[in-house]
Amino acid sequence: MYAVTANKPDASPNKFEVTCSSCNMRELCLPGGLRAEDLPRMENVVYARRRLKRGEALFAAADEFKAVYAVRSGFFKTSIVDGEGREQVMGFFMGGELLGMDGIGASRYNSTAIALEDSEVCVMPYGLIEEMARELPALQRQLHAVLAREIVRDHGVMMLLGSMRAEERLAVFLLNLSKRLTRRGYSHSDFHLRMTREEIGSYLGLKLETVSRLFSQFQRDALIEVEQKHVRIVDIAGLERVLAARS
Amino acid sequence: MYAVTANKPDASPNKFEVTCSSCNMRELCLPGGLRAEDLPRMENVVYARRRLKRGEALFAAADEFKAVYAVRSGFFKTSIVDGEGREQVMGFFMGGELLGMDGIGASRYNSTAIALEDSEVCVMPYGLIEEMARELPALQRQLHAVLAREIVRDHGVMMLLGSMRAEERLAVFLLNLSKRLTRRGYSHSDFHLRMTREEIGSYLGLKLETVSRLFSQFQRDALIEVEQKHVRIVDIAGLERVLAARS
DNA sequence: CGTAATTTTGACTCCGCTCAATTGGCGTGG
DNA sequence: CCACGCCAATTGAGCGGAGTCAAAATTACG
Repeated sequence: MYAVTANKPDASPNKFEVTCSSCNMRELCLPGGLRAEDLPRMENVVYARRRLKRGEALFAAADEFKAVYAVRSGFFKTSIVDGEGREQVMGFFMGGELLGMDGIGASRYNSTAIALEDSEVCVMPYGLIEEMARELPALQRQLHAVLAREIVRDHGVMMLLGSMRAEERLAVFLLNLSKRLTRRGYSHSDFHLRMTREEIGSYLGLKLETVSRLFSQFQRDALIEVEQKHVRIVDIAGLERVLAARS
Repeated sequence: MYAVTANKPDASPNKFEVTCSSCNMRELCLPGGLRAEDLPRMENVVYARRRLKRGEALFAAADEFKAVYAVRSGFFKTSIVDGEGREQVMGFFMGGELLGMDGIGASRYNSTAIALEDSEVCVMPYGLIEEMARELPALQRQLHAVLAREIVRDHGVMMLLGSMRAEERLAVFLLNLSKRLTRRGYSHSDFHLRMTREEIGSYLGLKLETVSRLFSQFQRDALIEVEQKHVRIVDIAGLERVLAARS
């Protein structure tokens, strides 16, 4: 019955202490918008948690779709590989963000999700979500909102890939990262990149050498300070100006 | 109460003869997968139809989100315009395909939808869809599937924009159009482009001159025949080989 | 501690963009 | 009905931004 591929059986992980009520990611996550008295019912949907080590796959493209995942801690990338073996990174995901929604329509995931550092996710079997969404209109609304937000996010990436130059793409990338980290209580200016230059390049539609050169260029222009994976944004307004400066 | 922008009031259009049961787009549309006995209930959701003339906007970015639309006949593009005034075409839509889903999360549409020929759409107020989805699990499933399919579609575009060369992009575009037209009973090899070279270019992340040159090149290579907006695919396998030929 | 992976930087190339001129279609109005 | 003007499309010439190839430096990791 359980066709397990990249996934470990979902039944085994620690089922204890799974409380959305006490989770500080709650507002960013699927329970966002639920009233306090409905939260316990939501916890029936959050079936379990699962820990992943760096490099491990949460799910892979073509795996049987069973659940959607919420990042509890850590950092992920999702990507798809086309017939010719070329990888395209679709996105990076951090605490409170949802993974695996591209599997909903079909019975299989469309992309592969890989942990870029040791991470933990909440497992939310899709059947349970569906069921609960029929009973809790607020959850239904939030689910639809999350799906639609993913569409809007993708549109932003399409805009970036379709009509921005290399510098603009990297500026958008850094500003977006900064914004998301801020919402999670981290420094808005000082952070550690979890992904390689090649993964950034794939995401932005650039080659890794170009990404590296742009990092150096931004540093020369006193917009950021880079040392390997550590980035410090020195001049946010300057980065925003990179976007405004349509030659 | 009714903040109408690009939309005419939804109450006015012809409310007669709105039957999903007899619509030949049904299988591709939101009612797809519903059992025959549930279809009449679906018709309560399909509130009305609306006709649009070529060039007219079905909705515009930042308009109040009220409804999702299904294309009954005709052809649309959706696009977003960024702060710098640059337009990015997000997609082209034909019979049975759904428009406006990017507004679900927020209270406003994220993109603008414009008819590229005289068209007709079914108006499906989102509130009604939500309500009905709670009662009809099959509709709920289909709605989620449609949303997820949009995400998967966007991922395909991101792949295209992020890691394909110009020829490959146009080949994918033509093959995709051909496939969708075939499903709707049109010729798979002979069709009329509803959009300009500039719109194709925007969608594919290319300049209009590049699109034009590629059309000419494909014609020289005996893959297609082009005459202005009329395209005839001569060698489908050849177009597919354009993708396979990773230099 | 040694090997592999990642990052940086340089030199050169080439694909797609820019600028420009021309042609062709089509709707409008004289 | 034709002339006009406008918009779309084609094509050419030249340029430039990002890719490719290559080598060195630095770091990560078993």
